[in-house]
Formats: sequence, structure tokens, C-alpha cells
Amino acid sequence: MSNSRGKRRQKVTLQHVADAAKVSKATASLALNKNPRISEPTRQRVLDAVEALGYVYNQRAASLRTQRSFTIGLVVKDVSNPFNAELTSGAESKLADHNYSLVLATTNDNLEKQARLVKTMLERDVDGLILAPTADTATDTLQRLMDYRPLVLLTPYYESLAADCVGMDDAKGTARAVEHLIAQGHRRIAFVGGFATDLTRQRRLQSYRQTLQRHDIELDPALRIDGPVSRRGGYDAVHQLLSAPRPPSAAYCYSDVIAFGVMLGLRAAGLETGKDLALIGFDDVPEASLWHPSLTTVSNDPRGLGVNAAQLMLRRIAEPDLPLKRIIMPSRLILRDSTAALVEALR
Amino acid sequence: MSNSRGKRRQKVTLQHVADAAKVSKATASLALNKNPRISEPTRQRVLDAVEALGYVYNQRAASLRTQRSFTIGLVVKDVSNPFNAELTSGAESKLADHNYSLVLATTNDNLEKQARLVKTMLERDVDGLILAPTADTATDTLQRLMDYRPLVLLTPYYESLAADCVGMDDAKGTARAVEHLIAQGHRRIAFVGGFATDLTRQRRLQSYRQTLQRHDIELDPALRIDGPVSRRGGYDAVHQLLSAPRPPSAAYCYSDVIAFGVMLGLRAAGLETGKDLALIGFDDVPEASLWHPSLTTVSNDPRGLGVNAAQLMLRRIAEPDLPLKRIIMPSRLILRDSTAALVEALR
DNA sequence: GGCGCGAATTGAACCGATTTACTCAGGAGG
DNA sequence: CCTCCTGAGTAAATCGGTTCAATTCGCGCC
Repeated sequence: MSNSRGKRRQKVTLQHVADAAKVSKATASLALNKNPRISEPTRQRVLDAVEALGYVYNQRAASLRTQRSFTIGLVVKDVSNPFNAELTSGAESKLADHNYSLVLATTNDNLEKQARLVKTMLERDVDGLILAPTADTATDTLQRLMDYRPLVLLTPYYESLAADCVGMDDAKGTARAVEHLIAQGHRRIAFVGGFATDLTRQRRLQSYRQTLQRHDIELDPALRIDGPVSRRGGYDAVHQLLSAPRPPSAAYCYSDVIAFGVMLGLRAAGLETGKDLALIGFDDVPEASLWHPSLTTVSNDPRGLGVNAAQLMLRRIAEPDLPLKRIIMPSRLILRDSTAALVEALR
Repeated sequence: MSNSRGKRRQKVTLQHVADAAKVSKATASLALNKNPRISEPTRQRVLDAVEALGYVYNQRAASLRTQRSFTIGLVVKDVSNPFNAELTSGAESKLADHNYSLVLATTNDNLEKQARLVKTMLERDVDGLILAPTADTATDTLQRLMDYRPLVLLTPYYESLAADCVGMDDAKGTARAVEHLIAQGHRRIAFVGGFATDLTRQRRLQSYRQTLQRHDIELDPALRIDGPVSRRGGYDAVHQLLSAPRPPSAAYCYSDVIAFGVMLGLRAAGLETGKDLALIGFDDVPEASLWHPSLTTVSNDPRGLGVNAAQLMLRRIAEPDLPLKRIIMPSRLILRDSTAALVEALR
């Protein structure tokens, strides 16, 4: 009979199982771990006792002895944006496949909160930590962290740090996007969205600049629009783009959601995406292909990022002495209609 | 000196701290737990030793004795859809505020996987479990689960089950939406998206039917379009809607993302949302207000759902004998342009 | 000087598993 | 008959904390 609340069923321990099977606690333990020293009939008796008593294995107690918790910590900025949600999902499912659990924590890009959460993770005795460090995290904080626990960083940023890393190839993806616009004849290309503190954005912005310079195109500060990474941010950026002294003919957006905002903003202003302004996003979220016009974008694979991070962590745990690994996930430029109009017009 | 990999720093235990502070292990423990029986100078010596040795508290070891892990399990279908992402985020932040950690697992709506994950959670010794059960979960599975651990269900569905629940007011939200359409003169109102196995959808569909019946409007099976909960699903539904023997003048979508798909599909078909088809979504995701036309939708608060679930769990843990609680989060109808055209036309 | 008392500290049991070293019975080999 | 080995099972130590009963110590008081 179950109680609707309050008193729980009192805990069944391995000792109880052992008693019921008329063996010692040691035998019960070995039996459950399929140790060949225990004969099959005995093992079966133990299994039966487990079944009869409703015994629940206590991983926590075991881990005290074995020093393995089969738990991995994941610390990211937040989990409500689609990129991190996919990443988390990928990591979780990979870990679950190997019987590891995922402990999740979010920093909101707050260094102090990050420190607290990482400390909690260590206290919770995670076997490893997958961390997307806040922009202002000191390199040697991370270096020290590696003394305590296997660490996988979700960023290609810390060039100077000897650590396992998994990141996206922002630079190359951005370069390809901007070069595509240049190849189509655009010379005034805006960079839209994000703020200066954002590391990923720093990388994309830098690559944007370098690409323009490589093609001898002048950088116009008025064409860099800062703003929140959201539809709203893109929407609001349109006004600034249009009121620039010399407005752009194309825009590269820090992310798809910003690009969607720009499209909505253009429409509200009576302009047409792809015709009045060529547009490229970043992420290739599922809806990018459904918009009208469909959005040219840089595809990357957040879920794959999470999967790879988890995989790398599992490898590191299995073989601690493997050389450090830095995985850069490739990105592809997906050509769609939001950059097609000019080409058609030229035909 | 840090090692780039391989050998970790050997573990500093409370015993080491005690030795360094020249007190017993018991004193060190009490000191760290701010027990008033330990004098301030002694406590300070312990704290200094902790600092000097870089001691990391081992919550796992402690929990063996205290029987509290300060860990809550969250089991949901997936975390990549925005609703669950927000929910997860809300739960995580609420729990973090109270120094609890969140262990996350996703079932993909697979009963067998759910069973495995729940078992793992129990073995990992979570203090409580927040669970969004798969549609085919047996009531007494859940009932039995409550014998082991505090349980909060993320669904208002199990009317028959005496359990803590947090859910949305789907029925009332749906009724309000459909009634709004009826009030505007619509009589042929489609229900778009989702599949029959989805519990939440079942509730909304039922409410949709009841509302129509209450207003003596005939139910036309051709106006119920099943399909995946995605933009693509909505996009593809448009064709079916338009080719119905007697096409609808309005559609109520199972979720905003489906509604967006419908809008894209209408546009692709040369039709205008709000004029050719009035449209209502569900969720009020941030972009709903940015689309053109902006989307009338039922607002609910997934983050609040997560926060409430976490809060309820913490309450239950603190006071196990509190009466069971069922929290239904209210939903509001947000009127926007996707249902405004007809009204204007009538003026 | 002896006693009682409260404050500070500590020894040892305990939580629930794993793991090592040991016991014990029985069979093979000389 | 004795030794040695092997297979099956177990007692006890261990992991790193918490907690409680017991102990020590200083001090005021009669």
C-alpha cells in the first residue's frame, strides 16, 4: 500500500538483500557486479532477493569507495536559447548512452555565479566538467580547475590554454559568408547584433573585418550595429541600418534570430529582404529555410557540439593520458534566397 | 604547478584539514558547519587550514550520512524545444538559489527509456524527482514512485492520481481562444498540429471541441489536421486546410511554432494571414509579437512552470506532510493582428 | 579542598557500498 | 597420508564525511 505523501518506504540496503539471500554482504556485492568468483546459483539467489525486496542500488554510496560518480557537470550561460538547448540535449543523450548523468547549471554569464557553481560541482563530486566559460574567466582559473577534475571547454577561444576544447569554426564560417556577399558585388556590408563582451561575437566580428580588409573594402563603423541577440534586437537594428549616412546593401547577422528580426523590420519598413538588403544569418536554425525569402546562413551543429564535448570527456576519463584535443566543428554556408536577388537582377 | 592532464591533485580530506588545524576530524566538521559549540578561534584555525590546503568539501560523502544529496532530478521529453528549455531553465535557477543541483534527463517520450532514467535517478539518490511522464505511463507506476522519493509531476493530467502536480490551464486557454474566434463571427475553425498520443494536445483538442459544441457549431473532422509540432508541420498543414471540402476561415494552432509555419505556408500560397485566415497560436513565444501580422496567442509561462515545480519540490522536501498541491498556471489570451482583420472589415 | 557545571573538544559508530586478504572444503598428485 | 591447489564465499578495512555520548578543562562556590 502506498502512502500518498510523508513517510517513504524505508531503505533496503545491500545488507538486507544479503540476509534474504543468506549470503554475506560481500557476496551480494560481487554477485551484482557479475564477478565470476560467485557461482551462478548463488548469484541467482541474490538477484531474486533484490527483486523480492525492491532493492535500489545506491550509486552514491558505491562512488565513495570507487571514486567514480558517473556524473558529468555541464555549465553554460543559459539553456533557454536554442543553441545551448540543442547543445545540452546532445551532451545529455551522449552521456546517457554511457550511463552517465548530466548535472546542469547556468551562469548567466556571471563570473561570480560561475565560480560558485563550479565549486558546487566539485563538491558534488562530478567525474568531469564541461564548461562554457564566461568571457571574463581568467586562464589560470581554468588551468587550476584541471588539477581537480577532467575539463572540456566549450570554446575555441583560449588559444593559450592547454586544455581539451570543442568549438565552432566561427572565423571560417564568417569569412565564407562575407566573401559570398563580396562575390555578389556587395561593398557595403553591415555586421549586426551582439555586444562587445561576447567572445563568440568577437571572433566573428574580427573575421568579418579581416575578410573585408583582405578584399580592400573600407570598414565603416556605422555599419556595425550592436544589440541584443534576439528578434527584437534585429528588428530594432533596421532603423539604424537605414539611417546610416551610406546605408549598406547587405548585412551579415551575428545569428539567425537577429536576421529574422531584421527581416521583420525590413518588412515593417516596406522593404524587401534579398532585394533591398541581402542578408546572411548564422546557425541555420530549422526555420531558416521556411522564411520568405528563405535565409542564407552559416550552418553549424550545436547538438554535435554537445555530443562531441561529451564524447571527448568520456575519452578523457577513460584514458587520462591521451594528448589534449581541440575539436573545431566545421561550418558550412547554406545558400538560400535572402542573398539571391541581386544575382538574379544581374542576369 | 599544474599538470596539463593525467595526474590530478591528490584529494585533500577533512582529516588532512583537521590535522593541519590541530583538531579532531569531528571538530573540523562541526566548525565548517558553523556549529556554535565550536569556539570562534578554533573555527578560524579550521577555516585557515581549509584555505591553505585547498580543501574541497565532499557533498557525496556527507550525503551518505545525512541522507540528503541536495540534488533534484528533472525528467522531461526533450530539452531542445523552447518550452522545455524555458521550463528547465526556470527549475534550474530556482533550485540553484537554494543550493540544489539539477540532474537532467530526457526520455524522447519513450516509456522504456523513462523507466531506465528514473531508475538511474533513484540510484543517484536524488532528493526528489520532477517528472513530465510520457503519455503511456501507468498511474500506479507513478504512485509507486512516490513511495521512494518526493515526486512533482509536470502535468495536470492525472486527475485520478494523488500527487503534487504543476501544469498549465490548457483547457481554459483554448476555450478563450476559440471563443474569441467565434465572437468574431467565425464558424469554421480548424485545429492544427500535434498527434493523438500527446496528452497536452488531447486536452486542448477536447476543450476546442467542447467550446464549439457549447456554441452549437458543428465539428468537421476535416478541420482537424494532425502533424508534427514544428514550423514545418504548420507549413505542410496549410495545403490540407485549403483543400478541405469547405475550408476554414480561422485556425487555432496547437502551438505558436505551428502557427508560424501556417503563416509561412499561407504566404507561400499567396494568401494573407488575418485576412484570408484568422490565426491563433499557443505559448506566446517572444517572436509572436514580431511577426507580420503579429500573432494572437495564448500566453503561458513555461519558465514559471519550472520555477513552480522546483518550489513545490523544495516545499515538499522541507515539509513532507503538507497536503498535496496541484498548481494550475493561468493562461491569458493575447490579442494581436492575426485575428484582427475580420473585425476591421466589419467596421 | 572538593564539587558541580557549562563550554569546548574528541573518540568512535555510522551511512552503504567495494575490495582485499583470508578461510575452508574438496580434489589432484606424489 | 600429506601437501598443494582451486573454487566459492566471507570478515574486515575502506571511502569521507556526520553525529552523539563521553571526556576534559577551567572556574566559581561552599
